[in-house]
Amino acid sequence: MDRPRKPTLDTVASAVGVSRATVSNAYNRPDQLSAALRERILETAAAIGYAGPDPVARSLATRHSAAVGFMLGQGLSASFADAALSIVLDGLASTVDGHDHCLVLMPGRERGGPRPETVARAQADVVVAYSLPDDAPALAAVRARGLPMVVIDQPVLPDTARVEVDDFGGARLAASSLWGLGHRRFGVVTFALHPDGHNGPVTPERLASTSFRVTRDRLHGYLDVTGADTPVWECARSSRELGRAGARALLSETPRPTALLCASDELAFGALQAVRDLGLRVPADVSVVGFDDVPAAEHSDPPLTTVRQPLAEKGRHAGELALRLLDGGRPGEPTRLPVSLVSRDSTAPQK
Amino acid sequence: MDRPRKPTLDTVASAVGVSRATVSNAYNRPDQLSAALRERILETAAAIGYAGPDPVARSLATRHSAAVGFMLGQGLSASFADAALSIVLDGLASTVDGHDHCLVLMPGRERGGPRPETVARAQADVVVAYSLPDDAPALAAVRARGLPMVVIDQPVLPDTARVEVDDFGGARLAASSLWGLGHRRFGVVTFALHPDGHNGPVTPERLASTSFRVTRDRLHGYLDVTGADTPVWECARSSRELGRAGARALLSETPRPTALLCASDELAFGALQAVRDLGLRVPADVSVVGFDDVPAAEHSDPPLTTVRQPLAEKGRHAGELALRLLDGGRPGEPTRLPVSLVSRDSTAPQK
DNA sequence: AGTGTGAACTAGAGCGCTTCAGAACGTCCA
DNA sequence: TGGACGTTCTGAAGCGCTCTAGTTCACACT
Repeated sequence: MDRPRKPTLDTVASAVGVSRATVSNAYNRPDQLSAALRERILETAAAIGYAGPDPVARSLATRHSAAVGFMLGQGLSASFADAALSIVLDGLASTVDGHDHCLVLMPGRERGGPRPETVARAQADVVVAYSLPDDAPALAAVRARGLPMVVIDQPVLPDTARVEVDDFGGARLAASSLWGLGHRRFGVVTFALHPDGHNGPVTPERLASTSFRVTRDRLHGYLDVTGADTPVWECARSSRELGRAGARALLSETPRPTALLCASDELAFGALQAVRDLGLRVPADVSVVGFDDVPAAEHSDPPLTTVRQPLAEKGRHAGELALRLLDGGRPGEPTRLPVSLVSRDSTAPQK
Repeated sequence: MDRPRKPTLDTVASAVGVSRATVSNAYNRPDQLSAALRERILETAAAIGYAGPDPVARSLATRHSAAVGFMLGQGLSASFADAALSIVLDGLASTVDGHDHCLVLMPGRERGGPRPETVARAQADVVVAYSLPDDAPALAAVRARGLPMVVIDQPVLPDTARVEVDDFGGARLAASSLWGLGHRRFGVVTFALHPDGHNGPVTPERLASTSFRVTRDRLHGYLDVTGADTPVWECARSSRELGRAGARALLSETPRPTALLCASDELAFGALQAVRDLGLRVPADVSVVGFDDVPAAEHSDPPLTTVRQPLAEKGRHAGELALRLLDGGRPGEPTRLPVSLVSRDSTAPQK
């Protein structure tokens, strides 16, 4: 039951016969004491089972917690299913982890982002937000706490670092290429415009009030080329299954689109499947383009034409920004990473 | 530059003209003060920009941090690429988050688990370990800190809660079924036996010293039925690509195996591809079985026969265990979740 | 002998919060 | 009228650590 209380710095200090400060130095500033004493302290600590300074107490004293928070738009499994997110997160983790920082994940609630309470309790001294709705309460919660923040794919907030990608331009690029190939009848498969789980055709009103910046930009990029009356199908999540269903719906319209523009590769993979489902062929009968260029895009059947954005780079950069903010750096200008069109075999001229 | 210091409990207390304790109560024990006063406190707090008690200070005072740590065997992107892990993690997150706890991720270093320093600094009051090498230093680091721990798919450690699955039995189940279908020539594709990045055939010595419990059990389950001389190919990670390469290698041997036993679905998907690569058909020429039953198994081509383990359940249960340990509960007996064979179309009788 | 110097170590004041044992003040009932 | 009780609020002792501004001391230099 009442086993011996956990040892603290004091325990060690008095065991060795030195002051608490010295023990602290043994861990944090080896140059402040003689090597011999340090050795003795560490040994004694090990002997009495002291595992080093308590991280919480240390954080309180130093006023930072060596952790960066990451706010997700959706729940964890949904997030992990998203290859693009995983790559971004990994890029972020690699920079952050190299600096001995932990990653505190704040999973979102049905696409709306984390609950404000979650944010309020999270121990992190900088947080990065990824593709939340523009009006997510979590965003306000972070600001209320006065934590520095870096947003990825999000509208600018005052005093916030930001990394972004030219989603609009990328989408235009893809659509223009198709247009150049002679396509005139398009269909667009997009992921969520609102965090309400809607699946189905998109009305103009819904389009006008889109709460995800990324969705909005990609969509507008496509429609800018194809025309505002292009049919758009919304999927609640960026999943292959939903993309398949959406594409199937679009392809059943008359006249049938000759090209499908998808807001993500994942949706595009579903579209590929849908085309096959209907006994048609890609790209002979229908061209399909994706967005992101996840690794699988290269290996799909057929390999996917898609808009490449530097995902890992995005994460890494966000990590660096976060680290810089931690050092008291200023947010600075938003970084805009380049996009490019990767032409593979899922697109062909429309005869 | 020197903007006003961040407000604290005291700031609010003196602004309202009450004691600090009362303000604290306003946040943590509404029943301890009159509704009117509480209202006034909260209003004032909002007015001066106080976002609620500092989580770190609160943690120090209460001696718990409302976070559960999660130790990964590998880096984040590798982890996220693993569908099974994602599901487990999501199950865990859902129970944990429901109780207002955060998830602190500790990414591993090349399959060996997180660095001990990472563990030492992580602010969590219980940690769950997932499929680390049996001798991971991170495990020792957790014990050194005296943190309660729940391990998933890991050998028992004293004083540790545990959830596991009958990997050996499950593997036997799959192998026996194939045996029953008349197969006599097998090949096994497995993921890492050691955290050293090895890809290639497995020697008996290597097999004998396997440092991942899961790998060991599944392998032994297969070999128990097929015989110890069955060729085994090891992949450094559980990826489709590596599985494909491994399967291709096994299928090039003479006599060619008629059935491929894979340690994971991901590897099995690669094997499916490999069979096609060689111009053979599944299951007519070669039967393939996986392990895990991730959602994609149902939709592969052909749908995969695999050993089903309740992944989400595993995560949820681990979360509950973690929460219970937090409440001072005892670890209790390891929970063993059931496995079953899901027969789909990737297996057929050997004529 | 006197002084300057640097290395080695320490005292003590926080960091921002929780919590427990009261104090103060009604209220209610016998 | 008085005491028993409840409610509402306060004082102060921590939680375990870091860090600044020292103090001590040995040694070298003049």
